[in-house]
Amino acid sequence: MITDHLAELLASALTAASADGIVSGDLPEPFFERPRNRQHGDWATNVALQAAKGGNPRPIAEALVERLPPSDLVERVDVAGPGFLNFHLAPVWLHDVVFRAASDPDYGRSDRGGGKKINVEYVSANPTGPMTVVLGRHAAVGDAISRLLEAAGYAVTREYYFNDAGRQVWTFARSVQHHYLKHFGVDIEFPDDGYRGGYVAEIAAAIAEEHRDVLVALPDDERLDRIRVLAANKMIPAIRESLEAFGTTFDVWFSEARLHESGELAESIERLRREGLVEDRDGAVFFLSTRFGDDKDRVVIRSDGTPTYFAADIAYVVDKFRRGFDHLIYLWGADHHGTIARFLGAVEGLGHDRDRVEVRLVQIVTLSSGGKTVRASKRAGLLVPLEELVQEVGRDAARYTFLTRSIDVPLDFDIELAKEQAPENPVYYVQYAHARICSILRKADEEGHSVDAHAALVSLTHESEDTLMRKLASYEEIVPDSAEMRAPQRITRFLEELAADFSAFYRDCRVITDEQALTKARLVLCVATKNVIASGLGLLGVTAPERM
RNA sequence: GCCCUCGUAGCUCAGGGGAUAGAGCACAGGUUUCCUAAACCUGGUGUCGCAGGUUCGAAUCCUGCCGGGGGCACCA
Repeated sequence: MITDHLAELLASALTAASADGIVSGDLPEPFFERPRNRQHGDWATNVALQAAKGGNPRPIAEALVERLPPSDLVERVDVAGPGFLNFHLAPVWLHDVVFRAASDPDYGRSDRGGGKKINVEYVSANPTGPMTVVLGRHAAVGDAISRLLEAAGYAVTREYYFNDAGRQVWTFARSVQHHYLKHFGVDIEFPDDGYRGGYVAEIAAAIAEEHRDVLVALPDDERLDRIRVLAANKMIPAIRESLEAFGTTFDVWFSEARLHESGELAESIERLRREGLVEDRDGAVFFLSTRFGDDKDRVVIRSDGTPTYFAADIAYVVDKFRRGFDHLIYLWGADHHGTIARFLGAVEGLGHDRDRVEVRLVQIVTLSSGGKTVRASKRAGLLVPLEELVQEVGRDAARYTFLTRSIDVPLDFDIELAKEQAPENPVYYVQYAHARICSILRKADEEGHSVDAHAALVSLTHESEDTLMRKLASYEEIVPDSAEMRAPQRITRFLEELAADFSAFYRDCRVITDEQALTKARLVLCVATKNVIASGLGLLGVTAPERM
């Protein structure tokens, strides 16, 4: 990558300047950034400012320029402002980027991650209800982050953890049981904290149809357990199908019940006990999370002998580490933030490096309809199924919208507005640019112009062409940066800028003309832009249509 | 009360130490014998919540305060 080359040149100049006594002490890390202002060159560095340490940075900057080794790629280097070094690169550099973007399907991908194994766990909703719009954000974000990490050279495992053993599932089972028994004229009270959505009765009806009344006569415990399993076995495939329809697939579906049945849960608690990190109190077992900065110690085994969700979390992280991951990413709902301290405490207590466990909170999606805010609650039955949203606004628009904002900020999804604004949505703007390029390429093909990726690009001198080429060049930095920051919204931003730059080019520069060399060069630029748009949209899980 | 998070244009937001802080929407007007008008052009607004601090330099990092949201269970 170009910055590596520039960093080498700069490091050489720094060493020489140090030998000449112009800079002293530790040499600053060579670092480049893209200046906002074009007059400030293609790449700029502030090392002179850093090296000055309170002194005057400009003489240092000038000394560094004098000591820079020559390079074919660097046209000139200016000292500007307080002491920036502004690198103006030779056109060859830009032409090489465009050539690669046009011909290399892996343009933008890198090996920054060095093949490190990362586990990304997201959505992980209880199998107690269908996929909702709220979970759609998790799905879109987790999927995009996974794709970004892959593009940045990590080996990613996407994982879905479903709680088929916890208290919520039993509550769900009791809710289903109510409807099931009612079906056969047995009236029992609906649980206070039960699930009220219409799908609960539907599942009960399906069970009633498949199993008739054979469950009615069973002892209460056995019947409820059977219903729990049957209901979960209906919900999980439904969730999986919704996610697949949304374009999200997982490598691993991990059952919480497995952690109980395999003995891993008991084993993990035992491990903490050997370390002296759990204590029996009032008949319950507490993990001493206060030793790791938590507010209070937390129960892992209740006084009735049942393990908490937290206990399963502990066993689960042990299992993940056992599977050899270098790094674990958890995408949790913001409402789980109170559990992070105890969780990371347990990670540390188990002897793992807590820096290898990264919990990211995804802020809530507030739903509104016609300007009126609706709080979605699974148990209250106020659900907006993801499938409904996809039907209304389209999969691409839904995914894209989820990825326009940082995960740290609540997302207000107005369903009415999303429907109305569908044609105005920026996703269409980006897709349209892609479709338009395809149209140009079709036309060029009809008129007998072949695309030659090796075409000389020296004739691309218009300002709009220059701007577009530079935008394409920045993609190589944007992708790994977005991956490191877990920030897919950087990609959506980039795509909108790229589409805008292409539109300006389209306005100013006619592609298909009588001038052979110019036409050939512009066709290469078109192909490069098309590829990068398709690649960027691909990172978001959004399609790049050839016609619109 | 304690913890986390957010506060940037009328609205929704981007901006992870740099030079003159940006986009979309909304609003007003204009552009089509021309490779897709789902497009383009023109018009303009910011005490970057407030106050300190660190730094050559702060919307960005630190501290405090104010305001919105979330969390503080033997729920998840």
